[in-house]
Amino acid sequence: MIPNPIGFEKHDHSHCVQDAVAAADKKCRNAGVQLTPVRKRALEILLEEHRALGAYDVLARLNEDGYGSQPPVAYRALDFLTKHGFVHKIERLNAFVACAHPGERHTPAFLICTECHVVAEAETEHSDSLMGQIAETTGFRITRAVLEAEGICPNCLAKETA
Amino acid sequence: MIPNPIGFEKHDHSHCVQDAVAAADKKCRNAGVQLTPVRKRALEILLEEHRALGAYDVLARLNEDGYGSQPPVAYRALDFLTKHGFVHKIERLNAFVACAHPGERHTPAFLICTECHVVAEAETEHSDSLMGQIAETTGFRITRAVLEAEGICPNCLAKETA
DNA sequence: CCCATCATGTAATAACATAACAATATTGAA
DNA sequence: TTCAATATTGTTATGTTATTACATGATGGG
Ligand SMILES: [Zn+2]
Ligand SMILES: [Zn+2]
Ligand SMILES: [Zn+2]
Ligand SMILES: [Zn+2]
Repeated sequence: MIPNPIGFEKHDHSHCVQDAVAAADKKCRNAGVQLTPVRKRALEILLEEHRALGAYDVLARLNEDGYGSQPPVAYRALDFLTKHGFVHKIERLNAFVACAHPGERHTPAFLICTECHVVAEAETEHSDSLMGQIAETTGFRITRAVLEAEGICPNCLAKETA
Repeated sequence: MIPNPIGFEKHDHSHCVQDAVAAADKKCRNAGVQLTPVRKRALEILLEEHRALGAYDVLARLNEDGYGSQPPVAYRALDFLTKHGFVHKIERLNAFVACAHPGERHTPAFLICTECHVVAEAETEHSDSLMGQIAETTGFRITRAVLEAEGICPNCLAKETA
């Protein structure tokens, strides 16, 4: 069964940021870790986009808001958010994107549009994924899977035709 | 059907480098492009390993052999080899590995051991891959797929147990 | 020969990421 | 409360990966 990725269709953006931050905050308290102001702000910055931002982009925006100006400020916040599953790193882009399916345990797969730079996240079942099957046949124990596809999104394809 | 990745078992290494270079050379002539000395040497360097090398590692070895010392020397050779399918970039590692299945058109999937750093390449059918299915359901046109799994290879798992 | 194309080389810089250390805040015993 | 351990934020400096720009030399067709 193939999950239905989101990200290509328009949607009401105003509340999803607040909701996601609130959910993250709750999850952090349950886990006994702190969603501090910088970390929260970094998450908000990524949630405001449906594309991946580089660490230095995030850093610049954090600095505008009065936080530090040096790379570790951004990298530490992003490390925290990534470690706790609120943010994913897109290896192909050396950039970060807010998780579109927070809460659930998942192995994310990404569709990256090279035209409009939107990044859509699809959920996958780790066990029935291709990598999982390969790992099974070879006895390889997977720690982390990177599944990223580059190409042209439906919106941009439509524009090309027009 | 899941292809059987290689790379975890020992094998005779002496001839596979020459064979692969010869095959690449032939393919280049057919395509009307040149496998020049630097490019050939870069390919050999990668073929001598079953792990990924960073561009600067390749650069250092090229320089030892009398080629230029500046980054573009390595990046250009690697770009050429990647473009023509003789080498793949491992995004997770920002590093390059010789293709283990040259000749055939394929969407490579990689298993990266975080212990011994071996990188195994499995062939996948683009169409029946997870990414392919996701793309189909969403109308996304895939240009390139990045499929990389990090974990522990069977050899290293065996050592842990011992 | 002349010109276009490709290939190689260098210098300079951009982009991405971490190490090391100082200062402050939080937490949780004693 | 007091104190020590831990966590957080900040800075400086450095390391690592990658590209831009430009000069030089080779190749090949007209
Ligand atoms: Zn996610
Ligand atoms: Zn697009
Ligand atoms: Zn390959
Ligand atoms: Zn291993």
